[in-house]
Amino acid sequence: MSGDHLHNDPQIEAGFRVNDSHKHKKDKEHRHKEHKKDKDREKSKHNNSEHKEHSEKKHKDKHKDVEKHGEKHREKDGEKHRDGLKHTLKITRDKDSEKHKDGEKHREKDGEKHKDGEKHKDKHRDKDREKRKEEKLKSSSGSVKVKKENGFSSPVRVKDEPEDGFTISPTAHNKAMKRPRDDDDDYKPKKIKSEGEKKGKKRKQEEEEEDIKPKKNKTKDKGHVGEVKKKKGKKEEEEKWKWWEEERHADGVKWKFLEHKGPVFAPAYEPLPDNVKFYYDGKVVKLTPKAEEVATFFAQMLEHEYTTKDIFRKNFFKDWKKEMSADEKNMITNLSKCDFTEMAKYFKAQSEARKAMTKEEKQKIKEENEKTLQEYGFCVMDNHRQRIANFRIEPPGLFRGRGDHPKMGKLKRRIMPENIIINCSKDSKIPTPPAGHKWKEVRHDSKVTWLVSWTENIQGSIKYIMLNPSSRIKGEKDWQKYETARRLKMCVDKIRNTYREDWKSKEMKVRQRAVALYFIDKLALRAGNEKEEGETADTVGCCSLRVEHIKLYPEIDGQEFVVEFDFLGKDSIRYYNKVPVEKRVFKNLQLFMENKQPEDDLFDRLNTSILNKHLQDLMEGLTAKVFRTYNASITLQQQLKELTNADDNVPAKILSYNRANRAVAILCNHQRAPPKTFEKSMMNLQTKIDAKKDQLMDAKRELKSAKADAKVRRDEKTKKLLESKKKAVQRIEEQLMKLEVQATDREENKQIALGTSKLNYLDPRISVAWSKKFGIPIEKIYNKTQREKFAWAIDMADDDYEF
DNA sequence: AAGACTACTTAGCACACGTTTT
DNA sequence: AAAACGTGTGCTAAGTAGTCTT
Repeated sequence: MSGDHLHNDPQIEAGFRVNDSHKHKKDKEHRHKEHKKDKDREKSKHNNSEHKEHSEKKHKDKHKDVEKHGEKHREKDGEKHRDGLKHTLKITRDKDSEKHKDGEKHREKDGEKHKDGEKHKDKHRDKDREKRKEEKLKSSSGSVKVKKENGFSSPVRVKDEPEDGFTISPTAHNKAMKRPRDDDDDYKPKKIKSEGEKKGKKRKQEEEEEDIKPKKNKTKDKGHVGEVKKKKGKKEEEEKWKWWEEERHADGVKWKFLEHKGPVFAPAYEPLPDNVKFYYDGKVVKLTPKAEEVATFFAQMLEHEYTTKDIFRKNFFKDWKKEMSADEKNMITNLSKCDFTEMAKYFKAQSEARKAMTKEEKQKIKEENEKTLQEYGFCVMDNHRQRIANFRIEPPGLFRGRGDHPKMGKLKRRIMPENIIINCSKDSKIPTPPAGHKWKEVRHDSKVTWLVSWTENIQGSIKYIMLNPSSRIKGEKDWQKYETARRLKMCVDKIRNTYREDWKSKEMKVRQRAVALYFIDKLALRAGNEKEEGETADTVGCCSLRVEHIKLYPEIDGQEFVVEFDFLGKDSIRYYNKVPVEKRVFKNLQLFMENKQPEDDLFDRLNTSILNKHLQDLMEGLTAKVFRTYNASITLQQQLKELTNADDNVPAKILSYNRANRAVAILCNHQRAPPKTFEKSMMNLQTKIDAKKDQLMDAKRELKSAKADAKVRRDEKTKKLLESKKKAVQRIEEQLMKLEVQATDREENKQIALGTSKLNYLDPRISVAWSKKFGIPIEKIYNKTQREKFAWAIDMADDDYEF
């Protein structure tokens, strides 16, 4: 009954299961068939009391030392149980094992470096901390700032003492926020407020703020056109509508008024010129327009390795045939006999031509784009003109899934007005469909945020047109997300204690839930919904982990109870990590794996909805993904505290920021393929650095001689010269330093993508507070789009904001 | 409890674009 | 002026999670 044999299974040992799609398929088929059986078997097994007793006994044995062990860990654990942080990185979308190996090597280096980085910060840490403490005392004892929090959530269920003065009593914010904005308000399209007529209110100690807020310029309406050209002269405001200072809509209502112009459709297909031929089996064939269009999709991808893949070709050919006339269908029976090269050449030429266009032509196109943007890129939602995120309908083409996708190559069909559902206010001007067409439906549902939707034909899922991240409706939600994460902060200790207790539960389901939650918390894994088999790439998250995805080592590399994770997560990005876990977790995992096949679910009694239901009971609004947000944000905050050195210059501080950001990206496993030009650009930088070093040497030499000179003849002129030489050396040193910092940053960032965490997981107020505190211009942290998205945070966070 | 359906967030990548270097 | 470079944006796939039905 030991299940030991599983550990020796060569398939697991190999680890790169995913690389071989054929084997993979077999695995799947196998799994498919076996799955039900297994599940049933498991079920009856677990239900039977004998088994329960057995497992319980097993656990009792170890009770005591687990307890001790656990206790020890606990202390360190608090906020910074982030050993997962160091986890290793490897880029790989299944594909080639080459890359796997590569990644392995790099990762060691990376690990080293991070440690270094962590060390050098220590020096100043203590000093800093003290200062901070003082500041905090000052601010918290003085005026109790009543900061407005967005009261999306009702009071915390699990209350733990707020650890710092900064929290707002739930009741307070309730009062402030509860009031539904305007029951009565009938929603006529009132005049559109041009952003910015809001009162300034709040805001106290301004010192560093003043440079960020040249309040005055009343905003022009429309904000745009004239604005864009204005150079970046510091503030590119557009004083914006401060929705965050207004009250929210009542429950569930997303808007009162919504008007827009509908989507922009993909341009109609333009048949190829007659001189561009397609050959089948060596002979010219003139395709019907429908078939030709689909053929061009394939031709355009000819360069891509997709087109060499079996599944891709198979799917494509099948869908292509559906578009062919009867004659074509009869004649064209073998994709390999199709010659698309002339088409491909034609498209290449086209794109060359586009590049070679004159300035004027390019300018004209740009203007046209701007015009469509102005016309279709905005909607009016509740009196404000708001930017739409994706107002263009996705054009037809061949579906490219990520990773080993069973549907790659299928035809993504052209979306017509007849497929489109419009959502807007009853009393708005309803968008007009293109001439000769009509919408599938026009509805007026103010409980949702989308303007347009359609059903896509690959997965049958619904696609939406929604607003830009800078819009109120997205911003509020984003803000709310971080508030939920902050509430988790208050009760996370309690929750951790709870799941530790649950490791001992006699109910299998509870144990599995507790272990899964531990992973989600400690390693920031995704929840792991189940997916339909064969419909998508085979990827997993926490709840959907299979036995084959982990390996247990009672002891390895001098560590006890190590779990090795190796699986493909979202977007088929590989997650590889070796983590020591607590003994009780380890034992539980052994238990969960007993008598299972590699392709069986590790947590067979658990799924995301069970888990989330449980979380809901622990804290209102808590779901698995909140842990990711929480751990990411808290990690940033803590890393910033540790890494930032108040005496550093700006570039060095930014390096610290990026390192903190990087710690989060590593935690969340946000990887990227190293840029194709990485090596080269690295070398370029190095050359620059070398040049700068030479320059510095020269400057130093000159300084020396100037010094000597100054000693001998002590006239004004030489003195001045000396001064200027000194300055020169200093300046060059600074430049050199800047370059070196840049090099470090880039190297460390080779296969880590900071963007995703910055955009989706890090409470922007942490960054804003940091930048204010250390006098770093916010532009160095957030680019323009990011500043737009986080306008609410930039406006409201002071330098003492605590997540 | 499972499954269908819906809404919304999170994700990496290609490539256009503006800027810097030659 | 052209080439090289790096960044930001657009695109859309792929997740999470809720609700409603059976």
